[in-house]
Amino acid sequence: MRNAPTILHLDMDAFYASVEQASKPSLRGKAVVVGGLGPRGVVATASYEARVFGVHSAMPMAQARRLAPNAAYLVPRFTLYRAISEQVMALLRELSPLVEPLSLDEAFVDLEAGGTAWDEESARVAGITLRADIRAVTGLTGSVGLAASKMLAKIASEQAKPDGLVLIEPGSERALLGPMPVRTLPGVGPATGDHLRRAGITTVEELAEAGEDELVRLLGKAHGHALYAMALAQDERPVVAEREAKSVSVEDTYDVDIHDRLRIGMEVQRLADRCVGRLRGAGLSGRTIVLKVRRYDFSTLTRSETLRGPTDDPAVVREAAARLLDSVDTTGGVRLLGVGVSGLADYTQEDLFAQAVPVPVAEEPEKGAAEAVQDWAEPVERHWRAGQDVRHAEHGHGWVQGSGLGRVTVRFETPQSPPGRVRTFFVEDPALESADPLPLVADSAHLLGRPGQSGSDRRGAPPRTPQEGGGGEDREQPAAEARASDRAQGPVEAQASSDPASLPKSWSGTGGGGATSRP
DNA sequence: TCTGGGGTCCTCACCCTG
DNA sequence: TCTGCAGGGTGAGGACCC
Repeated sequence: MRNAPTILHLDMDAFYASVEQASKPSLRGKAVVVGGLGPRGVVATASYEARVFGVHSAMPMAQARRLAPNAAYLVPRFTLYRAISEQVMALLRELSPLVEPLSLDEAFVDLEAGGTAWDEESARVAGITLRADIRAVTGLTGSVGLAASKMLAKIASEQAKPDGLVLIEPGSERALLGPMPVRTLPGVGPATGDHLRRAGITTVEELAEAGEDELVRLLGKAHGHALYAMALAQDERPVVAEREAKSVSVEDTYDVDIHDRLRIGMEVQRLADRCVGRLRGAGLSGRTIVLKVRRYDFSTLTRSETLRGPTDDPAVVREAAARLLDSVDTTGGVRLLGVGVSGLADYTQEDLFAQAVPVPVAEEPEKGAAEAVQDWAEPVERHWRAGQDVRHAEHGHGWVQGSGLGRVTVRFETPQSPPGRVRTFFVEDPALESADPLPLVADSAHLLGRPGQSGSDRRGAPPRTPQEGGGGEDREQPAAEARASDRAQGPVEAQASSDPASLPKSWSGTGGGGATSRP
């Protein structure tokens, strides 16, 4: 492990929900839940206001609705999140060429490799500047962890949440980790945590005391060795900028279990096509075809078949998937089907599959089909989704609060406007059309792509105190405070003033009073 | 009205081959 | 020809992550 805390981990705060709050002024300071809105949806992200009610990621949406009935429930808009993520990643790449994105809202940066930081002080300055830049460019907040290894930097950013910075000083690692629960360590999930608890190990210190041999006995070779090293705060994993995909897969969970074998077969063919579309989109082929079936009782089966050579031929993948399906008992119904391809290569062996009947594959859209359905592309049947951006010929830009019973309710506001008014239209209203999302920060584009000039420098904003993070007292709240008076004209009143009978059935709204979404 | 989607990595069992 | 063994490939499932 290096001596200086020059590994930076950035974690954007409640990313999807924060983006929605930034683009919809009436949702700021309110409970916002982003995720699948179907009967089997789960929470992708909950705003901090929603977390107060116990709502968290991966929770079934139905449970979230019980806990926070007055929160705003929105479908994810991945294209927008990706665009904002790109802005953030561009800022990270100004710090170092070694940036390892973990997801849209998380990344490691090796500051030393970029020459940005070489000791504790320079690392802290880089972290503070980065947070200011992110706020200037995106209007969002991110938490930064700085440490001498990836594991510790990630733990630090977790401690810094929300909207803070924590630096773990070299030499203090073991004392800091010791009392923490084993679940703090990456790779220790519910099952391993339970396993260790039954063995009387609940803290990192106890993990280290147990010894390497005991951990290998309990958890197996790879996991045991890795966990023991982490318990000693040893983590030599480098920041890796480029990672090659190992597999490509698509899967769908159905609102209602499918029983009809014919329909199941057709769905598998459809998924195979989508998977091949993704594969081809990435310029890849693969050798192993995997079928995934989750049955009515949530038991999950996988069946796989390895071909003689890699393929991106839809007919070959379809046929393999169909063969695999033949070996699965679907009695009782299935709730999820998936098709994947692994053993990836960037070439094919066409001649090996000459036996397959050529079948045209539908060109895969730029994004996944499920995503496309959820995103803001022009609806085919004037179907308006909660959260979708729209434009009205007379009232301008707004977003869909909900729709149903032939009506759609729209709130007219923009990221830079005060909370707007709500109006209800017929879904077929020709004056209403879908729209692209607006930038969260006016003129943010010009702030990007100017290496050597940080956002805070440009704005002359004072760097934040090096002690930020953990305390919370220096967290910036002025925007929220300034908006307190706005809430009086927010969705609560707007909705209350509407005719309740005309409100769409599906809109759960942000109503119920500010107190319900902000304790 | 329980439990998404897209991944990675690991372990174990089994079979085949030398 | 038979047996035992090691190692690689394959298939299935579990755990974990965001």
